Amino acid sequence: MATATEPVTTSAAREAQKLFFEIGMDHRAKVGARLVELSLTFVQAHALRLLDPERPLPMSSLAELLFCDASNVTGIADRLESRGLVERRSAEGDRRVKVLTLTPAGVELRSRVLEIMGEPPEAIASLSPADQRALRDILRRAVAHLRD
Amino acid sequence: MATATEPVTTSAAREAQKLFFEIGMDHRAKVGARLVELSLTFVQAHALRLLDPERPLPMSSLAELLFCDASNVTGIADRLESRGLVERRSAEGDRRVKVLTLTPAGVELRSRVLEIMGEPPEAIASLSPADQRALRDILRRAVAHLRD
DNA sequence: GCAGATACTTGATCTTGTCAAATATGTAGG
DNA sequence: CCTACATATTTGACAAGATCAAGTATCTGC
Repeated sequence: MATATEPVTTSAAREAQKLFFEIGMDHRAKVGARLVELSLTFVQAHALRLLDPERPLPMSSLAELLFCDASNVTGIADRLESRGLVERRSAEGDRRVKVLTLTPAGVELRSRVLEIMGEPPEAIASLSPADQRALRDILRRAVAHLRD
Repeated sequence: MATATEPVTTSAAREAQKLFFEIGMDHRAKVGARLVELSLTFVQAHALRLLDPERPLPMSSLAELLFCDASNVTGIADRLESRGLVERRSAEGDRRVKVLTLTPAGVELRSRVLEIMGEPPEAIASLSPADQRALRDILRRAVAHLRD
């Protein structure tokens, strides 16, 4: 890690983390409730979100993005495929690799998922516009550190 | 909801949400990995966290805090109880109610869970102290709105 | 062409989650 | 007191998500 400043766990960071977690859990529950209407689980919705129609993903890449075992992705893909949302296509050049591609129905449903999951949690939505921008800027910096 | 300003979903809020989600997912995976060392699942750890040794909770209250069905809590409590981390005690005054109480082993393990889950995600930890404080302050306001 | 690596699938097993039905207990009215 | 209804938890059935170990297909390098 080539961070110029050594990360220090301040009490502000710990409190921020606690609040962060609380907002996240609350939001996850609310998102889950709306996803039920699409007959999607949270994981399925997250997978759809990751499957950009422009850039289909090998199953192994999806496993990495989901932080889970490849064998788990088999089941998730099975269920999405059985609903006609994705297709498995053998990658050209390497027939071991199965590339997951959204079907038209998948693209359509994904856009609704993006709508639901992109909606900010109530806690964030109710901040003043200035706070929202400040929050965005801080989080941009936070994520930038992640990708160093 | 007695908010003076009507919540508006600005593009800043949506981008903040996206970053927020990304940090949260990353953190959850990392926390999960550390919890494996304690032989705890994320849900079990979260439940332990909610069980303040000072204020034992009826199972129904825990179900609410976990945003899940009461019957689910039965299983979670079973597994924690079988490891000697919690006890079910009938509430005085209403024998239908079972109050979950941490055992000494539960108290001990809970403190390690608090340590692990209270640790801020790398993304937050690597922010400057000023950003950490600013983030904490904004999130405080966000959560305050939630509880109006 | 063979040995070993890689991508995915399969089968076993566990935890989480939901629902409907059962049990036990509490409360209100008659 | 007894009945009817409400509430807290449990049980059983079942599906999804997760991990692990073993199997199959395909690739790559010697």
